[in-house]
Order: sequence, then C-alpha cells, then structure tokens
Amino acid sequence: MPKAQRKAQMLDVAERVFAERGYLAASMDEIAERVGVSKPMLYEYYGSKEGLLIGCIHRARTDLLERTQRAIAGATGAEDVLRLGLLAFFRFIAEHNQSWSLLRQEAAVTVPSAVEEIEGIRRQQTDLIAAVITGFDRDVDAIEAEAFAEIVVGSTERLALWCERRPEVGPELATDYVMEVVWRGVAGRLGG
Amino acid sequence: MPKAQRKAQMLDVAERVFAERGYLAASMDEIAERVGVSKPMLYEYYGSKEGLLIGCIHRARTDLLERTQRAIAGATGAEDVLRLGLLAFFRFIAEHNQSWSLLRQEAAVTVPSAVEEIEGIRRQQTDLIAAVITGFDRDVDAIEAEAFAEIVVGSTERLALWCERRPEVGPELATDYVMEVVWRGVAGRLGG
DNA sequence: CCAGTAGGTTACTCGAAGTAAGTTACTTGC
DNA sequence: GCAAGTAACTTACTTCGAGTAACCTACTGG
Repeated sequence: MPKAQRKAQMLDVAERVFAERGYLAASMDEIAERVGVSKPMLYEYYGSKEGLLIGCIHRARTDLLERTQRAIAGATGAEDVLRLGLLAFFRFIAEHNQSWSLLRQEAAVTVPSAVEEIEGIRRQQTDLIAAVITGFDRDVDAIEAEAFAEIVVGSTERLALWCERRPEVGPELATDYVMEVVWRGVAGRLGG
Repeated sequence: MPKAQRKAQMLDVAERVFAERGYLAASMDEIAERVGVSKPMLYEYYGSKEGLLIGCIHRARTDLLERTQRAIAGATGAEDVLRLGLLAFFRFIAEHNQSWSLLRQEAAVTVPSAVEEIEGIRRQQTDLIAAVITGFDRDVDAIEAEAFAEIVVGSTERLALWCERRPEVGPELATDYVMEVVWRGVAGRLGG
C-alpha cells in the first residue's frame, strides 16, 4: 500500500480508537493491529503516539476551517457571517463526531502539544470572529472585540457539547440560541 | 502524621505536580518523593493515579461551589446574582490557578472519570444559572434556560482562559465583558 | 541479474503504574 | 508493665505499554 494512503488509513483508525477509548487508554498496539500493520510503521509515519494524535487533530482542523470558509463565502453582512459560521460549526460536529470528540475534553487529550494544536483551532475561530466584529463597527476597542470573540467561541463549543445530551436540539436550533443571546449582546453593545 | 493531614498534603503536592507536568507526564514516584513518603501510601489513600486526580478536582469543586454560594448570598436580583457569581468565579481562578489548571484542558486531563468529575462542576454551575434565569422569568422555556446557562458557562470559561494571555484584564473587567454581552442577550430575549 | 529502496516485521528495552509482603511505633486493655 | 492490635509506612517486586534496533522482502530501473 502506498505511503499516503496508509497514513490516511492510520488517521482513520487512530481517530476512532482515540474516540472509543480516550487517548491514554488507547494503545499503539491496538491501533496497529486494527490498521493491519505492525507498530513500528506507526512510528515510522507519525513518530510517536502524540504525533499520531496531532495528525488526527490537524486533519480535523483543516477540514473545519475549509467548511467554515465555504459556508461564510456568500454572506450578506456581519450578522449573516456569524450565523452561517455557527451553523457550519454545529453541522460539522453533528456529522463528524468522531473528530469532534478529539476536540472536546471527553476525548481525554493529554499532551501539551496537542492542547496547543487544539488552541490553534480555537484561535483560528476567534480571529475570524474578531475580524467580523471589527468589520461591523470599526470604532470598537480591539481588546473588547477579542473578548467578544472568545465569548462566542466559548458559548458555541459548550452548546455543542450540550447538544449531545439533547438530541432534539439540532444545528439550526443551536445556532438560533447562540445568535439570540450573543448577537443581541454584541449588536446592543456596539450599536448602542 | 495523621491520615487526614497526610491526605491533604498529598492533594497539595499532586495539584502542583499535575499542573507543572500535566497529568500524563506526572509520575506517582515524583509525587510520592515530593510528599516525602513512599508510593504505596498514595495508593493506600487514593487507590490510583486517577483517584488522586479526582481527589484534586473534587476539592477544587467543593471550594468553588462554596465561594460562589457565599458570593451570591446577598444579591439583590437576578442580574446581581449573575454578576456576583461571575466575579466570584473569575476571582477564584485568579487566586487558585493551581487548581484552575486542573479544570481547563491545558492540565491535560486524561481519564474519562476525571472528565465526568469536571463536567459535574460545570453542571453545578449551569444548574445554578438556569435557576437564576428561570427565576428571572418564569415563562421561559426550560430547555431554552438550559441553553442560556450553557452559553454563560462556555463564555465564562473561555474568557477565563483568555485572561491568562491578557494579564491587564482582571476579574472585574472580565465580568463586565461577559455581562455586557450575555446579560444584554438574555435580558433582551426574555424581557422582549 | 544485481542494486537500491519502499514498505514491512520480530524481538527487544525501559519507564512508570500498581501490588505483595513485610516493618516500625504507638495506643489500649489487662 | 507488657502483650495485642492497629495506624502509618517501606522495600522489592510484577506488568504493561511506549518507543527502538536490527533485520526482511519484493518490486523497479539500469
């Protein structure tokens, strides 16, 4: 099997095993066995257990960014950007809860570098949102825009977790909830 | 040394070591050595590495709940409860960043049961907030109140993390940011 | 048909979680 | 004042899983 294909297959299996067992309890031996390959191959391609985890996270990150950007491409204004972006996020995690469980703490992410990687994903989200807010009102304080962006990301992530306990709340309703609270708050603050 | 005192001392050391190294990299041997005791004592009192972590989290949880309840005891209304509660939280983490790092993902919490324990802390917060919201407006949908509570907790936690990168933003300003966005959003929604 | 290399394996080391079997010293009943 | 019990503690292991060294096999190009 060619290298690229094998690497992708390893990520598929690793993502599933990490999600099933949690990072710590997942063993490289099991991943190797389920890939149908011997352990040193994993080390050949990903260097370490941590490296394999980073690989999984990185792929999820790329995927999420790509989807979000596509979703907000045709937005008609700041509010619309925020709404479409939120919806894209909630849909991403609804469809990909395998990768999503790598991004929330329940996957039991362990290693500092992995946390940095995940923080990078959030940073990419907050940067986007801060830019939207600043675009909406150029007079807003930069640090305040940052704070608002963090609030949006925090709300969203938390609500996504909550949605798992509330299957009746789908991506659309979740988006509505966040928009109702946060947009009203941001717009009220900035507009007034 | 009496058992209770030794147990408390173990939590102190463990909290510090977990925060310094992360859960995975922290070794029971090191914790035992820094306590000035042999490893089986840790196992005698906490059963496992995971049990020791749970002990740390549990103590932080108890402490946080106690402080929050004291803080909101003299509140004059729903908005005041929310504000005082937020302030208590931000102050707690400003003072106790040792325990706080156990509650955020950077401590690299690993084990499913630990995550459950941490989720329990959040649940205790969301329950409190949902009750406040319901108290503010009895006509509000129960599930919507839950969603709002999750939004508040998510915002708050995220903003707390952000504050670490922004030392100039103290507990008071952080509270203002959350209140400005979220309360305006909640009050707007419920009042209108 | 030989050389080089991509893709792979077996069989180890080593570090850290967890444990079995004891030891010391202090209290308590007689 | 001393035997008995027990609370606090230790040494010396086992086990399991991450990571590695060294070796193998088959295909491709000259």
